[in-house]
Amino acid sequence: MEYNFKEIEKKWQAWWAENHTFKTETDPSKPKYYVLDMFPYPSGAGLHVGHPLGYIASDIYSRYKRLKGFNVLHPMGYDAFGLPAEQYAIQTGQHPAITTEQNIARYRQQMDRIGFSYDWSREVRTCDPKYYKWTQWAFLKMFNSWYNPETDKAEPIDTLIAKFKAEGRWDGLTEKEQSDLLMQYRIAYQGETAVNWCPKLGTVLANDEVKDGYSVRGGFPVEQKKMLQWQLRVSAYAERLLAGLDTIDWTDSLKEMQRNWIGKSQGAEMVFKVSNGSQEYDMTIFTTRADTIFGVTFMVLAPESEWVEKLTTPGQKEAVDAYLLQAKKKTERERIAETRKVTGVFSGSYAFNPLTGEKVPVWISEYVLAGYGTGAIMAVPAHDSRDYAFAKTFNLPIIPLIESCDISQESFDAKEGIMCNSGFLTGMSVKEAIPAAIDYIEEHGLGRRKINYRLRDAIFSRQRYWGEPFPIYYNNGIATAMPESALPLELPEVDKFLPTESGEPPLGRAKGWEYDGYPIEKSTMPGFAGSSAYYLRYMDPHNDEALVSREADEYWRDVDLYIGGTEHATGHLIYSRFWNKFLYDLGYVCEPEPFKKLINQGMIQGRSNFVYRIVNTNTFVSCGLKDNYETTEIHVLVNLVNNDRLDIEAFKAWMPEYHDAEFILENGEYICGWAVEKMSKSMFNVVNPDDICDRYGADTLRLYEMFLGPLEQSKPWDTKGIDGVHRFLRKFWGLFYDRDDFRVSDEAPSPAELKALHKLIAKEEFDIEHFSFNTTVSAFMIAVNELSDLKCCKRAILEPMTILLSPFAPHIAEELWHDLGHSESISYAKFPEYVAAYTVEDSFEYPVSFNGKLRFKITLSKSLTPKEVEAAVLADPNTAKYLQGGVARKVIVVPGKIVNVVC
RNA sequence: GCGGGUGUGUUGAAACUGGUAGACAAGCAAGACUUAGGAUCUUGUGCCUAGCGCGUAAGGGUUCGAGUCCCUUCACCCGCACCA
Repeated sequence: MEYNFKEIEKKWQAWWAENHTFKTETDPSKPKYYVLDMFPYPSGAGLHVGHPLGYIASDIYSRYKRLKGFNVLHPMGYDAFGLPAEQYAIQTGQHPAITTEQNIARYRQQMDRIGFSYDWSREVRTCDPKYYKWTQWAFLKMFNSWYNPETDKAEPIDTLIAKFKAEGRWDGLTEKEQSDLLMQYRIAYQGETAVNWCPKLGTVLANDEVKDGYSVRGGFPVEQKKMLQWQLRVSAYAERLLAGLDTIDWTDSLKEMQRNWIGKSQGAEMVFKVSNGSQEYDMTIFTTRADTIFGVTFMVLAPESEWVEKLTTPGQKEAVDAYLLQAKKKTERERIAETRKVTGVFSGSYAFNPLTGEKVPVWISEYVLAGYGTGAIMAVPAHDSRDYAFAKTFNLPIIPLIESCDISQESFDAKEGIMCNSGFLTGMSVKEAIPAAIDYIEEHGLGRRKINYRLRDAIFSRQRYWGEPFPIYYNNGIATAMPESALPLELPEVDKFLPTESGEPPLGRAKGWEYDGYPIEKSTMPGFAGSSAYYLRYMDPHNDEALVSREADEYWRDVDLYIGGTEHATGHLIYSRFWNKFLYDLGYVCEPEPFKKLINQGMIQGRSNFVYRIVNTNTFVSCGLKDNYETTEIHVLVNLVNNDRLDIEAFKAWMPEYHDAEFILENGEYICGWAVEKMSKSMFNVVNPDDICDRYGADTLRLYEMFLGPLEQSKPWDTKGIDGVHRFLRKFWGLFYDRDDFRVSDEAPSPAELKALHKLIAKEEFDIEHFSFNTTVSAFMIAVNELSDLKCCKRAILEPMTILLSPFAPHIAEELWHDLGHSESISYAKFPEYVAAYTVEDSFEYPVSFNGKLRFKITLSKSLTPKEVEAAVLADPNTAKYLQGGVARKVIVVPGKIVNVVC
């Protein structure tokens, strides 16, 4: 019987579905293991061969853990709200729900062909009202909570009201005043803020949805605009988000990215007296270099700072206004493009150094950001490169504060050296001077220690249709929460998916978009809303009473292994951690961190192929000869090429214009050129997993994607070598079948056969635990080659081999498993029970070297002490040969490793 | 600029806490069986002046012994970027 993968795969996929093989139940008698993939946004293009890489890895690990006796939760769902479906709806009028439904169906079909072991009964879709009820619920909880700095956690807003009452700050306020007051504390709050506004999309975007001044989705220009927006007080969690990183098993680079994003910096706030000639104020600035206070030669304000108005003198008003206007007109993009250009204007006012009393000018410049610190800085040009550039441009004085530093060409930014020109700090090292300066400032009431974070609150409103509606209505302009009983607040129908004529979001078109006669909020929630807590919903997906029941949460707790792309490092992975910590504070979940271990799978790039047409002809020249002609490089559909050799007939049939093409060959073949590029339709390099399944089968696809290289590395898709993997599966099949005869026998295995099996077991367990799936596949190939040479067809060997292979190639394993006489799925096999009692001999090969040169090996018991090993080596007849009559000066024994004899 | 990472044959890549570098594949070459083969099987395949020689981006160090540890330099990739 031949290995007929098509039939086998179809048969078992249907069987798994029918028997609900992968359905998971909460089962406290077994240890749990939760393996999660980042759920996909179902785009119209379908899956290409790169998407399943992480899914295959997580599936292998899930199946492996199941064989090891764990109760594995391995669910899948769809991040189904999003811009592309809405854009498509605007263009075609087709409701995004329909587009999304179709795309999901296609994704599902493609995933099913690969044979994943998802428990589809737990599927979630973020656009399903039964699901987004809980997104809205969490929002209500955030609206009705505040962050208590004393307990360092979120608490119900009632505790804050009680506090205000006790302090006498509540009674007597109007309803509006009370609302405004609470708004400053709520975790989900409404506030005026500068946002990334994308006019083309008609909506605001989060920072991670903008790249280089263009929207990530669509690539439209983005500008800064001040708007009233819903926001989440993520910044309140900055310290805990930072500290939590030390408790989780993520890669260093990813943790570092999050640390940078949170951007903790320790320094001091300092108060400077400022005067515009007629009035004096106290202005607070933030600095990390309090030690450089004696080198302050000017101050700088952000153009958006509220100080600008107060400190602009009548004489400078015209110049300042002109500068502000010009700064405002610039888009974010232009600001970035002009990063190196120094601009600014003098305000007319002066500040007074709190330590020296010296009078320094106050300037306004774009290089100071309104959103960080206090939006105002003290400038120390000698020791800050930005201040230095500014001082040089506007001819401001530069005072060096560190002995013998050279500041003629550039500033000296390093925090090292001995202070000079610095009053009481002179003579100290910089490291001593920083705390000393802050201590002095605190003692004299000039300022205080302060920690600043770069992390900003998350903007939570989007002016578009295809997202979760806010369960908020406006009672005389006061934002009011709906009761939980009103959830889910379902997305209403609209006639068009565009903003209204008056510039309102699309929900402004919905008829009767009211609650109790009051208008409902018209913006919707952003993409990350639905993806922030989906891992919790999988634990208990059909619960109408709670996001997740206490029982389910206490059993499944957190995600043990999370696999997904690195592109979510500062978006989803921060928001999700924040969301989880918030629910943790209120007691709805029992783990402070949602994702214990995280692996970023690499991207699979496309490998494009080219043909070379000689200009003005229809003749194509093979790659190796192309330099002899003037040619045009043309992308060719990769399916027409095998190992860079063009299938000429298929190429001619591909497009009418190539019908009569002629070819200049080398060695009788047409060799194509190639390049690694992003996988995309326009480059004809998209490889569809369905095609691979047709040609080689899902098991080969799975094995090959793993064999391609380390999981975390990006690599181009290249079908070179897929035959080798396919051959391996056929060889494995051949151990069971000789032509049509199933030849597996119950004969006792030989030591050589057992050794081959157990070598594989040892390697496999170690490698899978380290996610080194490429070497695991290699180990399999070695074992099968060895058993093939031994002509082994014994049950005691092949049965455990089949179980071991099942995570990687589940279809063929299932088929052979049933051929071996089992009626249950191989997924229910308990691997340890099938491992024969075979212990690797308790001996070890010690390599023996002389003066570091390896000479021979000696086999000794592992349990010997170093002294005994030494004696055995010296007594060995080989030793005499290398000592050449001399004496060993020293014998170094590294237990379990090597013996080195120094002569 | 700052932070993280990588550098090994013709190619994808192995090498667990330092211990015979290049496993396993791909490619290439030769051979076998074949009417034929992009099928199957066998063998060979780091480099050269062929020594028991040289080789893991380059140079230096620690060690009996370094792809692995330390320092310097170079190249590439990723992330952040006027964050005071």
